[in-house]
Amino acid sequence: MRLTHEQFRELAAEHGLAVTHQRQVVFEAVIASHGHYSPEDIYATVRRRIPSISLATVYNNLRLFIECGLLREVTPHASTLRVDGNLKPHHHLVCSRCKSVRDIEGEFIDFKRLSRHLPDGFDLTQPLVEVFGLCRRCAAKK
Amino acid sequence: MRLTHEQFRELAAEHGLAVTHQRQVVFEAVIASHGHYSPEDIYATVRRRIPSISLATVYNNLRLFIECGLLREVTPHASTLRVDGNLKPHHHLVCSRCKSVRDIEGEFIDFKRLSRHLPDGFDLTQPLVEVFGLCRRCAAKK
DNA sequence: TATCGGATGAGAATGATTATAAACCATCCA
DNA sequence: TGGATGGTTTATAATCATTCTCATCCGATA
Repeated sequence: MRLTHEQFRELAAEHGLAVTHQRQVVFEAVIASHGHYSPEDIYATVRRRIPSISLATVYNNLRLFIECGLLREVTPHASTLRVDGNLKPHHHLVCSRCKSVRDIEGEFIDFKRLSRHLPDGFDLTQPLVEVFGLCRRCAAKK
Repeated sequence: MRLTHEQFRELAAEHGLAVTHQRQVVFEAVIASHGHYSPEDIYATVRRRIPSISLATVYNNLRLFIECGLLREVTPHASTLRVDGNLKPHHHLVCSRCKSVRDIEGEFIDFKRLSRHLPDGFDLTQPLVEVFGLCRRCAAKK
């Protein structure tokens, strides 16, 4: 699906973003590509339409889009490795904004239902579930 | 809780790891610290007991422990930003080994139960759940 | 004791991302 | 028209986490 200029204009206006050519092309590239792509991937795609675009522009605009909620980040963790010595089965509650992680107990996953939606061969023998939201502090700020 | 040398020795033997002083101290530092710490954090802790230890050693051993299953990685995503243009509510299925991400549909979360375990003030208005396991290809390799 | 292989330490190299600063461009007002 | 303004883009430098390299070390074994 290709967004019309009008549609992007509206979205941008809603979120207080200026409409530039680069911005529009980056956004379209993400929407058009089903999947979960990296800034480099998107840079490569966008360059076919704007050969002079800078990688920094792609980064800038992706960040903006994520902050506005126009896009979702698929890697909503702290940018550095974190390690967990707790080997008992438990799940994580992650704040999408500040990236803090808390342990969470409880049986709230319906594995029977879940397994119906699993692709063939996916191994869930040691399931780890992470639930993302906003922690109290970040929710208050907003 | 502090592991005895004996306990670590056993664990290491089970996983075919040589027992070294550094290895033991790094492992103890992770186990003793409840929380989700970065290699730098652990380096700082371990240095109090082994001032000459190298950051690379901490990284090496954390990697080893994770590969053996002695520790769990709390950031099991690709190391670069990934972006998702699909704004419809959906969840993710992530392979802990190759880091691939697939969308998954279906209502398999019992939000009523989940909310009982949420800390006060945690905002779940746009819940995103990620379920980790091994994709078919990685499960086969193992 | 001599040898061997894996482990360690120091620092260089890499790769992703961010910061900086100059150039650019549309818009607003004189 | 024309100049000031403010946000955007570009190129590049800087930063940060992580990995690599390689010389050295250590411990087990012959």
